[in-house]
Amino acid sequence: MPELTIGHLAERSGVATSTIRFYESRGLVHSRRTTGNQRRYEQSELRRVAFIRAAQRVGLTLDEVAEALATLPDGRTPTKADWHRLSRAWRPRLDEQIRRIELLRERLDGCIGCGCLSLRSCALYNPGDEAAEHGTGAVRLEP
Amino acid sequence: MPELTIGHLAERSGVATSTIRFYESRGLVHSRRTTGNQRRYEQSELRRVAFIRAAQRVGLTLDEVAEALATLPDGRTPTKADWHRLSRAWRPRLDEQIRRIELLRERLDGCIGCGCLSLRSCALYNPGDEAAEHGTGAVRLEP
DNA sequence: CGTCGACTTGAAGTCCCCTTGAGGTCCCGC
DNA sequence: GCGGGACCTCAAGGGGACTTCAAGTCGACG
Repeated sequence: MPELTIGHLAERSGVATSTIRFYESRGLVHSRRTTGNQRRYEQSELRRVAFIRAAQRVGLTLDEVAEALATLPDGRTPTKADWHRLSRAWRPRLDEQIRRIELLRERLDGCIGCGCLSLRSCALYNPGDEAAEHGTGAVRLEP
Repeated sequence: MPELTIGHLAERSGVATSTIRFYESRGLVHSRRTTGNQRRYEQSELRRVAFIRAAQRVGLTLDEVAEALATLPDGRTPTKADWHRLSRAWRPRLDEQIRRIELLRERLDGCIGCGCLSLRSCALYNPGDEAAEHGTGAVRLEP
């Protein structure tokens, strides 16, 4: 079974057919057409869809995904080395995401201790709201 | 300095004034009006804004935030215990988020090893695309 | 008292990512 | 050959979270 209908691609990639058409309209996946004008997908498109969804979870927009996919060779099916190259770049992003959430969690823990959310300018430690004086984003969660 | 203008609230919370008006239109923050119809915010609104931003980072929608804020007592300024109660619930969500990203990272590592993104049904381990047979979301990143 | 930046409103616009609907065609099993 | 489910296109809708705009008004400082 060398080719997939849009329904099969949808089912096996876990995204809606409407989404696949949408992706295709944005050039993120490709298909050939049957004589009856129906889409047929190569197996390798499955990987593109998987890549797109994974990339979104890493925080890329579809434009960024398109940019990344544009660096794939055209004319041949991407090899594992190709996919490897693309997804390797995500590692630091994921690390960073985890770091940020952990930081938030930590701060939350610290702040739960005092019961407030004002962090740097916590009212318990900073009753006069001193941070206001030096105008630096007193309450901001991210510096 | 008991009250803040929208500009000050914006500056100190790190969000745009337009955002604050938007939040207010959704009932997420409150203000009184001067005789000249300008908004004036109590200091405690700063915490509400901080809460909103933090909640968003935890993955809540504004509707969920509103729901959470609705459980605050009306008639009095929320105490630390009130904020504590609200934000305590985030801890597991954050843990879960971290877990999910770590899982993605792991899978990515594993998959980088083989150069593909098809995970459970990686073509190298599953050349006949066996997963297709038992129709369970062969390529899905999240089961 | 004047100036000028900060403030007001409501509607509309934007960005991202899709989903839905209408109206029609294809194709596969019976 | 036919019925019905899967497919087609294109336009519009939706939701979440804001931002921008126009046409003013307010208010603190000099």
